Amino acid sequence: MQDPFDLMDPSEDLPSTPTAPVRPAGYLDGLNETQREAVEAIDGPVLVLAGAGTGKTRVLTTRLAHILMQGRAQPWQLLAVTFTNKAAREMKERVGSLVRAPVEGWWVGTFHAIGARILRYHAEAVGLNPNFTILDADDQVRLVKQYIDVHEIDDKRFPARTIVGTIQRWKDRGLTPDKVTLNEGADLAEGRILNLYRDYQERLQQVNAADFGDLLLLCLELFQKQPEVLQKYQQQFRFVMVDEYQDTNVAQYLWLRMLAQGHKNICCVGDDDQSIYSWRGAEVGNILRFEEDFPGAKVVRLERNYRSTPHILAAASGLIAHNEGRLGKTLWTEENGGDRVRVRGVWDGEEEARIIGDEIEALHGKGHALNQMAVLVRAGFQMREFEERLITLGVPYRVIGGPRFYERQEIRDAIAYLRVVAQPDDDLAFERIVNLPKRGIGDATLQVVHGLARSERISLTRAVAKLLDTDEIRPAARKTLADLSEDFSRWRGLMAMVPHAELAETVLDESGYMMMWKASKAPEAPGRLDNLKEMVVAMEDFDTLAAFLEHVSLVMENEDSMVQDKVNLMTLHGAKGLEFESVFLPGWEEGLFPHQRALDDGGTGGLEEERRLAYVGLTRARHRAQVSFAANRRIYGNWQSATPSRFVDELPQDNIEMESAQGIYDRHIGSGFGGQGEGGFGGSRWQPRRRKQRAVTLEDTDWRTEVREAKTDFSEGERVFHMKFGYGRITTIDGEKLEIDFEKAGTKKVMSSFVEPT
DNA sequence: CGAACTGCATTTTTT
DNA sequence: ATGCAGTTCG
Repeated sequence: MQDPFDLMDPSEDLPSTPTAPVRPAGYLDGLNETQREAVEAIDGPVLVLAGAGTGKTRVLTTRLAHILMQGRAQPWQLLAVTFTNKAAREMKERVGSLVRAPVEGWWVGTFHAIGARILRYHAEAVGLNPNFTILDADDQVRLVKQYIDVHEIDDKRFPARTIVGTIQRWKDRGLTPDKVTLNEGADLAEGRILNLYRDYQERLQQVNAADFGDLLLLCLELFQKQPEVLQKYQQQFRFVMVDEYQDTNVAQYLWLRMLAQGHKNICCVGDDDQSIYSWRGAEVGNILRFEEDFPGAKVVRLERNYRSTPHILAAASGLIAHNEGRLGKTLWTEENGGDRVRVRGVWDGEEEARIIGDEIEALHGKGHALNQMAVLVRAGFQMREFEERLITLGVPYRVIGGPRFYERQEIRDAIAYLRVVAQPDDDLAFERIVNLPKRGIGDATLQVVHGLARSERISLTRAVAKLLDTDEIRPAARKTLADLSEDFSRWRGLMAMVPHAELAETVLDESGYMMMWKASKAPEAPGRLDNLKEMVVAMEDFDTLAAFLEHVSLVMENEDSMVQDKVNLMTLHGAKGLEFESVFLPGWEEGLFPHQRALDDGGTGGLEEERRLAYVGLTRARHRAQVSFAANRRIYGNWQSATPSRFVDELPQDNIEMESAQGIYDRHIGSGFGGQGEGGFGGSRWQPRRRKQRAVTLEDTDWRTEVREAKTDFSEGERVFHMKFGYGRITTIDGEKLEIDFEKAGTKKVMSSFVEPT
């Protein structure tokens, strides 16, 4: 079977380049037969169906090393994409240790990081400068907000957040504004959302920015516009590898397909049973269709599980078997023994937290590391209960998925300053800091700046520059803006002179931002100052300011300090890819898990995704898994009675050990639910919500923003009207700057775009 | 311009 | 219950 000394199959022995190390292929040792099959299937399309705990990462990294060791490609000819930075980092580390070389500068990274890298080389082709800004969620929302009024969209029905989501979903599907079908576009607020999308894209272009979706979408555009560029990459990337393929969205799929089309050496690793991100645009269809998309694909199933005990594995397998439309895998293990999955029915949430807390304490007392225990909840609000209990018990814990360093307000403010320094056209960053600290730049002033920026289609920074020697802005504000402009010019000059960490210090200091927090007597102020210092220190790890900013936009992550021995508290989604000795799965109740919302708007597909989530949860456990449900739970302040999740019933009886208080669980009575007519929580809060939008009204279907074309060809002596200064006669013309003798206001310098002929 | 008030929603989340 | 966002009042 697996002979560790059968190092190389002669039939697979392909000519190696002279530079290939002559070291025996020790890296293949210890792979099982199927893993090895996956590693050695180098040519042509390959789909590796990797069940939970079957050594997926190992296969991926070994395969990469194998290709290199075989001399089939040089490092820069490999493309390996992941979803998260964490996965990318892990891959780099493991490949690095296999080939004993640093994996620096290789094409190993997240879809977005690699997309950005490609775009920076070819930015001009898609209308951007190479130093374009990458927007984050916050910027997106603020940008959309600016257009909600313009398009007369009811922000009650369509909050900015939702619109950003809609645009994102379109982008996930590879849809630029012109590709959104009329039907779909017109459906949303009479097409106004689609119009907003159009403006949004145009604005991004103007401010030289791209959002996350664009990092892929613009690549697609680039490849279409410039086939020779695509061809270059197709030739360069002789081997393409993809992790978590079940999570790819349409845009990513198209992106991969284009890049791999040349040689078709693409290897996708994934598990359809762990697809839990459809709500974020992931298309399970991509993995289900792989063999059609890439004819002649070799499919390798990794089914031997190295993680969990037989009962846990069987329970998870029995559960997931209730799903239809799976590619199907049968996980097995050579391990023996182990306990059954424990299932506990309790009276209420408090008791549930108590029994789990006690169990954690007991295990800890028996010498089990807290690190190796995890409580996996369906939704964030469930965590509080456990936190409280663990605090009471004095058991240290960590919450995974909390707020991140780079999302803190002060860090984002500081970064906004740096963004404006690095990229003057970055309007979103400019807006964020123009009056922070307070400088007396109020709405009125900004209105004027915005007006000019919009009518001239220029950035705010440029608009400000133009307005400085006019009288459009009242003197006090003008002075302030002039000073600020000057500061930025100076800082930009400094950029080439001093190290960027030092530059950051200077900027934060001279802008008064530091002073603002030093003067603040808010209790959190000192912490914020510390964070700012920490950021400056962190900047030293980067070669350039641009590199730091790229890091901040693309690597928004928590540095998980897994070193300390603490119980892990996280959502089921957050647990994907992790494993623990003991796993606690509370809240298995109808309405909560499966979540009512998922059921309402996902239908059967929604239920199946919830079931996959349950499967993911169970398969995180190595030795112990404990599922629990409560008969009563307080949700948003009201007590609701709950019935056990259908998933509890779906666990094979032979693999579980049920212990439930009297009357809380009775599997064999009727439908198995605790006697209420309706499933789910009793209260109306758990009833399906009406989600469909009200019918469209016809009245203002054709409403469009009126874009007033600024008249540019004024002549001296012409009589004009100005919104603020009234009527006057032009005395001097200097490009767009006019000097006008106003009848009431006297002589003023104004911008031509603020003036209309009479 | 900032503090207090009101209404409202409240799954999951990366990049 | 709770927090957040938008609005209104001093």
